[in-house]
Amino acid sequence: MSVTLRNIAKRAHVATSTVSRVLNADTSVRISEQTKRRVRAVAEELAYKPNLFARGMRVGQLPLIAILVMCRDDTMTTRKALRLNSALLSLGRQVVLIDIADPTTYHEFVDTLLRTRPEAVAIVHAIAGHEQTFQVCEKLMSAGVHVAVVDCWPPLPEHVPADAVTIDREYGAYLAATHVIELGHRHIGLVGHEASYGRREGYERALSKYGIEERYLELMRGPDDVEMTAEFAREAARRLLSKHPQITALLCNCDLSAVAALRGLHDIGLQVPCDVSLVGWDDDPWCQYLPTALTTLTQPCDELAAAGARLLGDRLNAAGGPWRREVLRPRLQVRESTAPPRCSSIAVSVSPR
Amino acid sequence: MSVTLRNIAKRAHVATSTVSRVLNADTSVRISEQTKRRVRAVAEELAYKPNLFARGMRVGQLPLIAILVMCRDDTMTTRKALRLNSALLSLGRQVVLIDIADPTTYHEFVDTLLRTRPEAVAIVHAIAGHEQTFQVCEKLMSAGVHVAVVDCWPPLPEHVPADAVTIDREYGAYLAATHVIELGHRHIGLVGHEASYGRREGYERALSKYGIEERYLELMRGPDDVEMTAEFAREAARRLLSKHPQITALLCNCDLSAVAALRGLHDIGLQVPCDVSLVGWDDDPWCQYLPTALTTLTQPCDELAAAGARLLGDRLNAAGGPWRREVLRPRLQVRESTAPPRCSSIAVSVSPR
DNA sequence: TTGAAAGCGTTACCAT
DNA sequence: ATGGTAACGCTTTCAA
Repeated sequence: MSVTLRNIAKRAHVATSTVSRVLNADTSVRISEQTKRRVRAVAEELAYKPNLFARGMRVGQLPLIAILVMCRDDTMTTRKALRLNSALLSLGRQVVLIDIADPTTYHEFVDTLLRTRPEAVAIVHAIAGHEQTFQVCEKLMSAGVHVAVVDCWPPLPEHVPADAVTIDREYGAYLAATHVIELGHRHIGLVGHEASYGRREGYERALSKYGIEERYLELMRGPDDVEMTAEFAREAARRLLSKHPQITALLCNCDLSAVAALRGLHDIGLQVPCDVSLVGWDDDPWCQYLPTALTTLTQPCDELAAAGARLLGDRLNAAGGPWRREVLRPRLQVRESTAPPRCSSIAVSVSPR
Repeated sequence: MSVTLRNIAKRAHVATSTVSRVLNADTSVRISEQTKRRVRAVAEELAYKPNLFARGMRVGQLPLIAILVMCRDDTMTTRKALRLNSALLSLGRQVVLIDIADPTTYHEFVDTLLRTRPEAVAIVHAIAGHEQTFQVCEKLMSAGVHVAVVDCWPPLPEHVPADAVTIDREYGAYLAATHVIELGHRHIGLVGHEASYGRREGYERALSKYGIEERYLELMRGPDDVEMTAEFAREAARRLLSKHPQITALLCNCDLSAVAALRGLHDIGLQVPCDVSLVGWDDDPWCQYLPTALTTLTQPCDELAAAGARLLGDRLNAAGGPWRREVLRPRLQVRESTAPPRCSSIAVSVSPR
């Protein structure tokens, strides 16, 4: 079997308790340098690895950080979770990803997770079902587990017992809208999912600021499924521009929706960006390779992950204080899908078509 | 604290050993129905959940299945892992994903994982560094952990102590090549990564079968990074068609590479599919929305996941026998990016440009 | 500064 | 058919 404390104790001619103290760098007692050295040498020699179960039984937790996430087929959510995974590794615990494959049994996933008593849990993209998110935070906290919510919209309320960092959807939409407004557009559509709340507000804010009255909204109801929203976007673009031919710019909730919208525009004979400018969201690797490279909003995934790791790291180092809230901003990435309205084809010669 | 066996024993007026026997449905001893009922009632009432550490210490394992995967930014690998995750849930264990964020410390990840003594491990996309994969399988097996390798190319050798299911790259490439050959193409290029071995063989097989002698290869060396390969594909397409203008079809190693190649073709004034037909690989959700929807190979991710779960499930049910090997085939998904060579623009009127 | 021993919640063995 | 108890490997209290 594997090496135990007793094995070490025997070979080093000390008691198991001494070995435990040395290897755990117990500061409450002073141990002679000589003993320390001997114990450490033997432990090294035998390649001792503490039995996690035995230790867990005593200490009541595992040196484990779990990332709770509902990936579905959403590549951005998945990417955020994976980046967080990498960032958390620096905290010196085992990191595991738990994908809530079935949202209806969210609580069961949490209960199962809780039985392994992780030190900390990070919840990624807690956007769907807020009430549930709060309950989960409560449950984890009261089980003595540190919790960080990484990306959540609307932002986590102050009273929820968890640290949080999120990306500002409202600002992103404001940025996108401002971009096309400054290009000269006045009739601007918003396509996406109803649950992307902040986007609508950001869009409103920008338009209001420039004294634009017209609003063109196509917001899908129902489950926030990436591929369904994309299909919706295709129809929506078609519908929107058939009904309101004066529209010259479209803001979409994600890049996939944006290409789908572009496809919808092609269906009715409209070109991007000549006839309609298009803005995506996410900066998916695909964007730059599209025949008309997509102007989009880059989500700062790495910074998000770093912030999440920092928040949890601080708690693990026994930092106290009130729950922290951080907000990150998306960045505008201008490419070829946006141009002044009704631009000549010369103006878009950057696009090699 | 939480409910223990002793709590139940006390309330049910039996010994803890009896409770343990009842709750574990121990068949080696007969227990009176009456006692069983009483014990179960109390356990139910107190919402008893076994302490995983205590049980783990005795039994030596956790009711846990781990998925070992190196996601990087590869959406298909990630998708396979996630689908497998869902499929494994039916086995009634906790399922966790472990992302090997740093390949150079692969073995450390495995060692850490091993300390939690999972019942089974599934390794997804074991394509990079075969020697390492074998070692990991060996290590896990000798620790008494069941192993299934889900998607591995070249296929896992017979002697490696693990069950395996994979997707046939050779056949996929054969399928893609045959498709364009039957459309009338005779000068066909292959673009991708050197490590996608089987693709080259499948391409060769199809061309040979039709008596085509010319080979046009652009295979990238170095790390098999999706985004780097895409960048390479753009250059490669440009290079290939500048040097060999007779080429009329290009097979790419993934969809992202295919759009990148398409971009490269546009750069030098070539149209898809009029001038060049293009085939991708993966059937990414993006494909159908591209201005020219991409013909591609669909990877049967769900079947892959189901097979993986079946393989592991059988082992967990103590099935013996030799290591199993299963192979699944990609399916051709024809869209708009392939057409007869040098087709008139009328023939591609399906593409609204 | 170090050692002995109790106890965490289970399971498994030996009694009865 | 059921009960008592040792043992898993560790941490921690108490004693020396």
